[in-house]
Formats: sequence, C-alpha cells, structure tokens
Amino acid sequence: MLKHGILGLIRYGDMTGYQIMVAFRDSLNYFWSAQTSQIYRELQVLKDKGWVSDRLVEQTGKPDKRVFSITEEGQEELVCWLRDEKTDLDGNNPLLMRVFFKGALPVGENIAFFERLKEECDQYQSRMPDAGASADRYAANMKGSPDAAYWRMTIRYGARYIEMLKEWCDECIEELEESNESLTDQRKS
Amino acid sequence: MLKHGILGLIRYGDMTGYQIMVAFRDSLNYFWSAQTSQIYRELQVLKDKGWVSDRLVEQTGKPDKRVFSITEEGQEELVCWLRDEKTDLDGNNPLLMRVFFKGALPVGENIAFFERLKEECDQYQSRMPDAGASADRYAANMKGSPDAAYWRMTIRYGARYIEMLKEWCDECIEELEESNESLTDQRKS
DNA sequence: TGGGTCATGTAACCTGTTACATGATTAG
DNA sequence: CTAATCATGTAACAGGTTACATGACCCA
Repeated sequence: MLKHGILGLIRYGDMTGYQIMVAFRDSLNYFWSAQTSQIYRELQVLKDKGWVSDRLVEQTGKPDKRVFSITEEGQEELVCWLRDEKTDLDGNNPLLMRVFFKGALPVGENIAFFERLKEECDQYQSRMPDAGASADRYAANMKGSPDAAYWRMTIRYGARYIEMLKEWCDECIEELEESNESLTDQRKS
Repeated sequence: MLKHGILGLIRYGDMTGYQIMVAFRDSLNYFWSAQTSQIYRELQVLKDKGWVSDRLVEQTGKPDKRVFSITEEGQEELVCWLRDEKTDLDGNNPLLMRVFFKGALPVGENIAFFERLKEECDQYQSRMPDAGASADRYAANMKGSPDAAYWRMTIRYGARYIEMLKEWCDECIEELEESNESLTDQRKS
C-alpha cells in the first residue's frame, strides 16, 4: 500500500525520501502515517522492482540528495493498482475492538470514555479549518494539479467521518446513561 | 490488539483456539479479521505471558482439545488495555489512499468506481439484517451477557459508517459528473 | 552554542497474511 | 464416498513500528 502511495507522490514530480516523508507528515497524515525508515526501505524495494530510478544530486551548503523518478513500469503499476478493485471496505478497527469488550468496565467509566472521544473529535474539527481551504492549500503545495478534486474528496470523507463518530458517541452515551439511571432507580426502590 | 481480543473472548468463558476462530469469523468479522494460524500463535504468547492457562480435554469421537482459561493477570491486563486511552482515531485507510491518487485515471472510470462502491454498501446493508436483531443473536450466542449493549454499539457504528460512505459516494459522483459536463461543454463550444 | 531543518539510513521487533500439513468424525 | 466440521499447528513472508545512528548547515 505504502509502495503505491510513494509511487503516486513521485508521479507528481521527482522527490527525495525526505520530501516524501514531509508529504506524508503534512498532507496524507490524516489517512496514512509512514515512518521515515519505512519510506527509505520501500524506496529501495521500488528501485529493485524497476518502478523508480534514482540519481544523486550534489548541493552546495546542503548534504547531497538522492532524487527518485517514476519509470514507465512504475506508471503502469500505479494505474494497475488504482484500477484493481477490491473495495477495502473491511479492515481491522481497534476502536471497535475496544468498545466490543467495554462491558468489563463500569458504565460510568465508559460514559467518560465516549465523552473523551467526542471531545477529541471536536478538537480534530477545530484543527481542521474548513475543508475547501485545506484542499486549496494542497493544490498550491502540489503545483495546482487537476487531482485536487480527489484530495478534496478525501478531506470531506474525514469531515463526514468525524461527524458520524460524534453522533455515534452521543447515541452511545445516551444509551449508557439510561441503563445507569434504571440501575439507580432499582437501588432506590 | 488481537491478543486483547482473544483475552476478551476467553473472559466470557473457557475456549479452544478453534472456538476463538469461529467467534472472530462469525461475530467480530465486520471489524476484525483473524487467521487461525495467528490465533494459535497469539495463544502461545498469551500463555507465555501468564495471561491464560491451558489444559487438555479428552473427547470421545472427536480429537482432543486444548481449552484456554483467563488468569488473574490476564483479567488485569484486559482491564488495563480497556482503560488505556489513546483514542485510535487515526489509522491507515487504504480506501482514501486510492482515492487520493485517482487523478491518474479518467473521470468516467472514477465515477464507475464510486458507483461500484455504493453498490457494495447496499449489498452490505441488505446482508446485515436490522441492527437490533443482530445484537440479540450475539447475545444468545454468548450466554446473554450484559455486554450486549456494547456489541450493539459496534453494530450501529457499522450501520452509520455504511450510511456515511454512501452519502460520500453520492457527493463524489455528483462532483465528478459536473466536471465531466463542463469538459463536454468546452468541447462543444 | 544549541535547537531546527535537511538528509540518509540500519536493525530488531511486532503483527498480520499465505501456504502448507495432518487427522478424525459425521452427515448427505 | 466425499465434503464439511472439529481440531491443531508450522514456516515463510509482508508490512509497519521503535529505537538508534550520523552529519552538515542555518538562525537566534
């Protein structure tokens, strides 16, 4: 997966490992995290497969850099991957794994958990300016490519996802509070 | 993560590796997939850590089985994991990775992609009966534990997620169709 | 002189996937 | 008789994480 992400980035223009790391950190971070070490490893693999080529560029006042370019085969592979449809609808979800077993903790603690989660969503939303502006920033960063439409889509996915999460948290809190009250009622009677 | 899932399951009652595999396949599959081989490997690790104990049970007419029980330490570890809050809000998303780079394909193909995705959501929804009934089935399977409330939550998350995805697909299709039309208009003039 | 950015990696480890391997019982 | 279910695993690989290691330049 990361291989193809790197390929996709290099397709926008030649890049060093460092630049790729920065792109992941600053632009793709909300749907993919990648360690520098892994990027360099994958770049080596990509080169072995013939999907990218590299050349050394000397710089004055800065260390030399290794610039990677995408090859014909790399372009083909990228398109092939983009077309390969197995919708990725599944995938392991650590959040749900936790919630599934939350019955082992007292209800009050779980209410607090969902409230904390909701608050983190709020913070996320306030950090994320409005979606449109953000996409424009990407477009500027990345040479105003017509791909900006797709970048915006991923951002709006994120916005919708956070909204959904908050609604879900509310629902969960409500249900837990009801069960908490009925317990209290029982104790009273 | 899988370690704790297994621990959580064994907490409901002693289980064999096979039974754990069945539980993942039939009940947790929509948010976590686990291979049999991995389950057995993790069980060994869990035992080495002292979080579970095992004993051999002879059976007539069936192969012997190795039944696992959760230990005191295992219970503690489970609760510890449930309390450990780093909200899991991030996480790599292969679907978005693809969409982000879809600009490399013609617009028409991408419209078809989102339509296919939407259809898969529909199929998913029709396979999933209504959420409540499903949770009740789980509750029955798993000895009517009071944890059922949390299982229902994970199911409703799934339902909400699929709804969100469909709406997002619609939005994306709409945008792509507009850009397609404006291209056609340009060509006409 | 000390922290930030540019720039490159290695090694060990953990987690998950794929493929393979075995063997008994039971229902159609 | 043959496919499914019950039952257990091993080995190799792939992908991602953590920790470590180096070194120069630039700005305050």
